[in-house]
Amino acid sequence: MTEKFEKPYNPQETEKKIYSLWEESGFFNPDNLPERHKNPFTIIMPPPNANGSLHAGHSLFIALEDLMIRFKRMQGFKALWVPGADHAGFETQVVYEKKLEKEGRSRFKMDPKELYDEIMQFTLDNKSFMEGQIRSLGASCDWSRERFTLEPKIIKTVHETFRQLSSDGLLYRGERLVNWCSKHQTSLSELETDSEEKEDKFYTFQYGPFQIGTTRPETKFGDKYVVMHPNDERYKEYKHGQKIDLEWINGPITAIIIKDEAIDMEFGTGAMTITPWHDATDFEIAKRHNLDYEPVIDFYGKLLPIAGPEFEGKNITVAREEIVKKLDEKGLLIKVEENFKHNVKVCYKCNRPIEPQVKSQWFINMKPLAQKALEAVERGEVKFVTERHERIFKHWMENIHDWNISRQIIWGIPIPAKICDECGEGIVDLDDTITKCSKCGGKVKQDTDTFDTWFSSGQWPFATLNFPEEKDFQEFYPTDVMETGHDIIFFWVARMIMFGIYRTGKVPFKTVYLHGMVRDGRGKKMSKSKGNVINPITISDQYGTDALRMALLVGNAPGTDMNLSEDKIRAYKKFANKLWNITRFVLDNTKDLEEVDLDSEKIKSLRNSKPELLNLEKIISEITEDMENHRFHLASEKIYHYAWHELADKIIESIKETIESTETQLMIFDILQKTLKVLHPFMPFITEEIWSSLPIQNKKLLLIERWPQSL
RNA sequence: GGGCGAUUAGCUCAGUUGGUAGAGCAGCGCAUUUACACUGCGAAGGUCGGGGGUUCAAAUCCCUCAUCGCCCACCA
Repeated sequence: MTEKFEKPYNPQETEKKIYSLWEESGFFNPDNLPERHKNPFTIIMPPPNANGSLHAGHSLFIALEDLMIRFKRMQGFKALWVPGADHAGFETQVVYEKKLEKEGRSRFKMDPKELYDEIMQFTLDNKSFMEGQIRSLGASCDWSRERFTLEPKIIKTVHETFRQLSSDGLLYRGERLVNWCSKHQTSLSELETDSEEKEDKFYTFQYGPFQIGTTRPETKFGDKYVVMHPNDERYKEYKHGQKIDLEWINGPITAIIIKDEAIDMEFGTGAMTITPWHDATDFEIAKRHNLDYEPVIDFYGKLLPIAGPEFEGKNITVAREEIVKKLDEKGLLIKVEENFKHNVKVCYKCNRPIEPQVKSQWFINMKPLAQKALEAVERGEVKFVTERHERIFKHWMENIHDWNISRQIIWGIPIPAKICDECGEGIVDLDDTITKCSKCGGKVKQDTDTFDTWFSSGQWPFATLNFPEEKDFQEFYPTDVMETGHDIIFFWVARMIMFGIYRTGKVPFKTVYLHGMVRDGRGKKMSKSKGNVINPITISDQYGTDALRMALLVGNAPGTDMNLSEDKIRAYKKFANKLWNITRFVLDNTKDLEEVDLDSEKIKSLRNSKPELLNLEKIISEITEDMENHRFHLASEKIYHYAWHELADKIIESIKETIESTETQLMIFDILQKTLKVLHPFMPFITEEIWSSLPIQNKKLLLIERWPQSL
């Protein structure tokens, strides 16, 4: 027995060495693979946000994608796994702002360029740190093709898509109601807001002859339209457009009656006043009837001059009670209903209420894009694992809204457009040559906004493969599998399908495999404050990467959240050790064999006669089928069960008597080498390490050995 | 208000096309210095949330109820 087969197995010493061995071999790059690897198999890695270190969710996607890539590589595919890093616009800016806050600084007091450069440095530092972590988890991705979302070539692709959307009439700049976060000082897409059930007071005020209900008295200053349903009998004496003089917060005003079917007659009194600038429903009503609208609250959540000298400049949360008090004193407060439950939109990052604001932004008309994507899915060009997610995807796509892609943050890809000072027109300008407004001839200035980061991520598959000009695109697009978390099915997957088809005419990937969230051993969300975070790097140092990967794979059904406990990881560390000891036994007892020729007639005839080998063949073909059908949670369990409870517990025990015979030795050796091959995509380090010690003729790296598929 | 998922051993979860249930951990008895104590052997433990239906046969398909969870939605 060689010296290195001391017990027990020590992953720390092995893993770094093995990874270098792989990297130096060049086989992560499909162009360097041997002749037999002809047909491409491609996965584009979901680029991790370069704003922190890897968490348990990252280790899951690495385990899954590396599993698929290694399996396909062994099967003889020209396997390409493209790594990358995401600048992660808003996400990273939020992380960096927290850092600034801790240091007593603020982004609003910084020169934009200085801020940008600082975040860039922060991102690049995190990026290289993360690359090391991805390596330590054993990812067999092609580092020579690594991409970053802010590199010039990617930006060029993204800009070109923007231009094309514009010339195809799918892009428009419009004054729309946007989701404004007063803390982060940017607009957000629908997906970037959460809905929270809140209990508030519901006020009823006397508004001329009407009683109107509201939860937001602080928005009522500018309200001069009172709306009711056209069929409401209670108000039939009032005509649409009729003017009424009445007493309001700051004195007498003239209100106008509007009849609109959006009003629910059952709710409250069936009459309400509208604040189009700060409410989506109201905005729709105002647009339908061509009504005036003006802002009441500024971008910082403070009341504007329209509120009158008494209230101007006051924070809305403070002003609310004061306004109610004033209305009460004027005898206009009818009643206050406590504990009124309603849903409030909040910023998904800071949970502060979203203040809708009317703002000029770039919007994409999504319906035509969604239509084509739906058709492609309908035709089966993209398949979802699981089917349930396909339904979820379709439902969202069928009800898609226009997408605001403008963000008022510095950290992102600049929007290549000019905005007219005079008329507000937006003009797409990739080459920075436009100086006059094409509509009114007025002066223009550069749009200072950046793209929603998902606008660029949505183009990732074809952008990373250098669409349209280079050979990678020709060879590897459409890619085979997109593996990512089910939580970003709308944010990312849906947009990739739409943009992929839009730009290239082809779907970006054939299969979408969605994994669930990784929770702690008790099913709780991991969070620093709960102290239940499993750091993959610490874990892999402690138990070995192979153990961590197995713990993430076994029994983890696609699309379902999984619980990861240290106990489970520990169990697979034991398994690694078991495998180690199986090898010790086999090598110790097969010294007669010298260099084994795995293609010899002797072995072939054993494979046709020994029940143990026939049985193994059957199990391998089951596992292969599971692998082909994305049932990794079953495949991993089967090979685990085989190695421990069949090979170790039964076969080895039963041959101890006959181990002197060459035939038995050959058989057990063959079982071991096949088991290692099947285990390799799951537990790459230990299997490669053991493989390096096996006496086999014309041995290659296990990384590129043939998958022992029967048939 | 719509849609979806879950409910299986003490705990956390698997169970591919229906053929009378599995893993990890915990726990019980025994064994053993063994390739492996990061061990082996054995036993125990579940009327697969309740009820109804289809079937020769249901954890698996259908209906219904209950509890929990998630997503989507402009009701002031």
